Amino acid sequence: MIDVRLVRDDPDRVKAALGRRGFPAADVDAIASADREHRAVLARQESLRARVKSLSREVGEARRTGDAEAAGALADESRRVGEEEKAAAREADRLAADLRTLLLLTPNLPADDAPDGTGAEDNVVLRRWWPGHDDGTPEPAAEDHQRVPHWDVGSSLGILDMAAGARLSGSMFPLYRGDGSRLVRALTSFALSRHADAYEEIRPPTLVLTETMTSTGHLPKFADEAYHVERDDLWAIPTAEVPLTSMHRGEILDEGDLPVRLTAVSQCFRREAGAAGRDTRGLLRVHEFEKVELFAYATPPQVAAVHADILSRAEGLLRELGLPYRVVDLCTGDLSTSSARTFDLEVYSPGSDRWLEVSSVSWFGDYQARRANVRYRPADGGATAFVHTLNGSALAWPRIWAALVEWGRQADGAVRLPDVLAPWLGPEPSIRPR
RNA sequence: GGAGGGAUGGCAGAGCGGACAAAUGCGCGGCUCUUGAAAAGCCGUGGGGCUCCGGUCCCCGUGGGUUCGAAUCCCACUCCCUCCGCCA
Repeated sequence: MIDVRLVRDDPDRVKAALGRRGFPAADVDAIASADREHRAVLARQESLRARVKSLSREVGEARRTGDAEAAGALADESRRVGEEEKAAAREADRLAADLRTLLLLTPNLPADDAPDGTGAEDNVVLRRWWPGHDDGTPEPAAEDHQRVPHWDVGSSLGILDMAAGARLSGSMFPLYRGDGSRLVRALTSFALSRHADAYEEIRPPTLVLTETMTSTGHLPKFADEAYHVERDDLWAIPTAEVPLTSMHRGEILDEGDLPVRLTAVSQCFRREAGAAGRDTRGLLRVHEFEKVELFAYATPPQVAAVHADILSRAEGLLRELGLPYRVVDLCTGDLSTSSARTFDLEVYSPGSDRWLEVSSVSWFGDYQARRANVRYRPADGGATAFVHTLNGSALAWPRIWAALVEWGRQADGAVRLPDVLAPWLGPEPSIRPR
C-alpha cells in the first residue's frame, strides 16, 4: 500500500507516477478527499473524547470531596458528550475503512527508471545469454531433434503424464513420473544448495490466512486468482513470497540484522482464471507447481545490491543449467500491482519456439511492508521506518523442466541433462526410453 | 474435539474500576567516580495517528459490551502452556 501522506502532500507526483502505469488521476483525487474527510471527523471525535476524559476526572474529584450533586451533573454532561463521541467514532471508523479499501486497491508507484509502456510489448530486453556464446558470436539455432515440444518428449519417455494429472485434479495439474519426478526433486536440491551461503532456508506453510495474502497485494484485488479453502478460510499460496513477506509481520527489526535474506521451496497454486485454452499445453501454464524463491527484507540503501544479488543468483542457475535466456525489464504497464521494478528471466523453449518466463525478480519498495507492518529501527536510534521487500524466483520448475528436456533431447530420443545435476541424478545424468 | 491455566514494555513481572503509558528488577544508552575496567551512584530508555506544534488521541493478545470513567468488570474469538481424546 502506498503512503497516504504522499497523496496528501504531493498528489500531482502520485498522479504522474501512477499515470505511467495507467492508473486514473481521478482515483488519486478520491483517495485525497477520503483522507481529508476522515481526518476532519477524527479530529472532532478526539476532542469529544478529550472532553469525556476530563469530565470523568472531575466526577472523581467531586465524589472525593463529597459533592454528590456536582458529581451527578458532571456525569450527566459526560454521558451526553460520550454519546456524541460514539457517533463520531463510528463515522470515523467507517471513513477509515473506506480509505483503506481505496489504498489497498491502489498499485505501487513504479520506480523512476522502470521503462514506460502500456503492456508486455513495451518491455525492454536488456540482454540475452546463450551457452558458450555470451561473447557476442551468433547464437546457434536448435537442432531439429531439439524442436520437439516437452509434452511429446515427456509422454514418449513416460516422465510426464498430463492425462493422469487431469484424472486426479483436472487439467493443468501435471503428474511427473520416474526420472521426470526425480528431475524436479534434483532441481530443488540444486537450487537450495546454491543459496545456502547467504540465504536462510525456510519451509513455510502452504495454506495461509487472508491477512497474509493481503500483505503481499494478492488480496483483495486478485481473489479470483487464488484457491480458497472456505471451510477454514485459508488460501493456497501462489508463491512462497506470500508467507515470507509475513514472516516478520508486525515486527520491528534491528537495522543491524538487515538485510534478512531467505530462501524457500514451496508448492505454488494458481487458478489461472481465464487463461484456459491459451498457451496452456503441457507445462507452459499449470495450476500447481514447485518453485524455489529468494526473498529479502532490506533498508533502502541496501536495495540496489540485494536486487542485483537475487537477479544474478537466478541468472547463475540458468547458466549452470546451460539454458539460453534473456533478461526483460518490465515496463510500467506490465508491472505487477505491488512491484516498483521487475526483471523477468525468460528461457528459450525450442520445442514450442517461445520464450518462457521462469523467474520474476522484483523490488516492492515499502509497499508490501506497509501492508504487513514490518519495520526496522535505525542503528543511530532514529524513528522506525518500513523495510523494503524484494524477491525473485530461483527458479520455477515446470518451464525449466520443459526447456531442459527439449534442449537435452538427443537424435536418438534420449534426454541428456546438465552435469551440475549429477550429485542428485548420478554421473552423466540422462533419461532414456523405458 | 474436551477440561483447566495463561497473554501487560527488549526480557521478567506488579497492577484487578478513578491522575496508569503503566511499579519494581534485569537489559540497554549517557554521565559521575577510576590510570583503565568492574563495582557503586545519578539520569534516561515502547509504538503509532492527527496537529492551528500549544497540544491531543489511540495501543496492556484481538473484537465487542457495561460504566461519567476500563489494563482492571462482562461476552466472543485467537494464540500459548498442562492434561484427556484423536492422529502422520
